[in-house]
Amino acid sequence: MLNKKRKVLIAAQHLFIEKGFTDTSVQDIIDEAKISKGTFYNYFSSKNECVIEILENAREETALKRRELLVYQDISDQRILIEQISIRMKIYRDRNLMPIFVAIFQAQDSGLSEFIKKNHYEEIKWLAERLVDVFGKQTKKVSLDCAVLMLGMIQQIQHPWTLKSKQISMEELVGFIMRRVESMIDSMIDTNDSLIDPHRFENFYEDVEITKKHVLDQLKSFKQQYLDELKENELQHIEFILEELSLKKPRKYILEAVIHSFSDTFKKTSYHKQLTEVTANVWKLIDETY
Amino acid sequence: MLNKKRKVLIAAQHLFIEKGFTDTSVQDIIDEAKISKGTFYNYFSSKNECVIEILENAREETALKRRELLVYQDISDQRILIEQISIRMKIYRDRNLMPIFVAIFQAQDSGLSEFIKKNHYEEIKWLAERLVDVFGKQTKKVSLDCAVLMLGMIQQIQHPWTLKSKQISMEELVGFIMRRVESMIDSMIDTNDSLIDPHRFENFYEDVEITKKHVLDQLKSFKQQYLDELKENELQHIEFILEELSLKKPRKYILEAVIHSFSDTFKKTSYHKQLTEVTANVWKLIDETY
DNA sequence: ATGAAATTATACTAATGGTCTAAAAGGTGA
DNA sequence: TCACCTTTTAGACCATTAGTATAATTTCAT
Repeated sequence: MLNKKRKVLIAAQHLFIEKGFTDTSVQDIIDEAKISKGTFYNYFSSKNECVIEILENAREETALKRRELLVYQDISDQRILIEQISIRMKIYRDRNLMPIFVAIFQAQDSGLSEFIKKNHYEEIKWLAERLVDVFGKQTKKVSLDCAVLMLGMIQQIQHPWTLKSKQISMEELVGFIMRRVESMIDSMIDTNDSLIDPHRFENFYEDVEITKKHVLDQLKSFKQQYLDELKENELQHIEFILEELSLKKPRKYILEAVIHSFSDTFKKTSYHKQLTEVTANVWKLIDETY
Repeated sequence: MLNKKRKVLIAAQHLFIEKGFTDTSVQDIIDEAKISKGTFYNYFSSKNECVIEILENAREETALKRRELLVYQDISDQRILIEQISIRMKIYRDRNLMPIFVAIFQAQDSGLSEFIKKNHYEEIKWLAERLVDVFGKQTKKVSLDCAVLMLGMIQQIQHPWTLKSKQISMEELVGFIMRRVESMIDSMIDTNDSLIDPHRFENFYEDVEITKKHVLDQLKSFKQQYLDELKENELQHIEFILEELSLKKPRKYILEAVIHSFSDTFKKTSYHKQLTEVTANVWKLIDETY
């Protein structure tokens, strides 16, 4: 019943809007959706998983609307960019998602913070590209800086206490910031005054630090999730990797060998996709650390 | 033993730096400081109170160093402003306080969020004034906007994922932002393009919304704190106000009458100062809501 | 109708922030 | 030294929370 899952998501969304993420307990969601705890944890492995889906919905909706806005339009039209930016701000504002976004910067929950980092990174890249669309190719070498600064300004000036009084539309607000960007963009290009190295940024997401704890957690939860379906030898593989990784100095080459055969073993299973993600991270961890 | 309190604060600070605020439990602090739970709650009425003191220390230290930097110096020297701004960023970075600051924007804990809002507000006001020092009087009408935007840019560009690679000093970073502000300030003045109404902002802090819950908490904790010293009739006053406020529709005029006599009663007590704060808030709440 | 999957109710665990208490330790003035 | 007062301690205790576990029941496709 995807219906039921939707029901849960709607209930959760509703509560998050009303009381905020941290002040909404799983129990609250369960009560609101009139389902049982078991059902909730059948759909989501944690409260964070649940909020991730809500964030993901918001992201998709934003992307869709943004795309629609550009159909048959001039990509260099500044007003459209302003609208595109505003859309995201409005969606996040209306759904009370900002606090989650901000608050999680610090949280070290692997899944959620990973998701949010990626999201933010994509937003910066998107905005940088659009700025080039609007302000011309010569903008390229400073577009990432501008994107980052712009998002910072928007976020800050949106705080209720700075505005509060004036009733001002999101478009006006973004427009205001856009004029600021416009007036600083030339001097940046002229003086070649840029902080962010585009090349470095390009590969940024791949370079997110992968911690041992993160990988261990991922692997453990994978094991947990498919405990029943796993065959004996597959389980042994996982167990071994867990043990070896937990050592102070995992033996790199042994690990590599085991993971190699391990990945092969799973090629045709239903959980193959999820597994490749995990193993990819194990690989990266090994490469980076040892 | 103020010594012991210091010990606790140092332990807490240490743990916050290492694991962050949310991931440090009161128990952790207690263990680290080698004191008992009772002692901790003797000094701080809550975990938040504890972190507030740490934040306050950081604030004071920042203010002090900033003042020192300006002694016998030209207030219009841009480099000094850059250093002054950097000081705060460095202190907050080193003590891992940023996450607290950011995360609490959403928290509705009265004390902590109140403190942080006030702090942030003071920072904006300070920076706006200093920008006028540096860029001249004609900057005044856009200085608040610039201050807000500047803080937003700094905060955003500090994120580890945007920089990460380059080793860059805080001063360079702030200098970079300062050049951006410099290049947008003129057009703002010329076009009179400003969002923040200075007058409104001036009174901002007084206008922070006062919730019923907040006032109730404040009153309860006051009662708790002075339970032994309070006389019977004083206690009755407090009890009554608590009860009445808890009703769906408190009777405004009765409350006013009681609070009036209540305030008089305490005129000469040792806790008079704290009480006036509480009653002032009760007044405001009544005025605003009923 | 049957058997598998989804769902329920509910009990449970572990961690957390915070309260409370009775006893011990420490310091101070007489 | 004694009496008295404050601080400190250890630990029991409470409520809330995320998340697990399980046995019973409902749903639903074949």
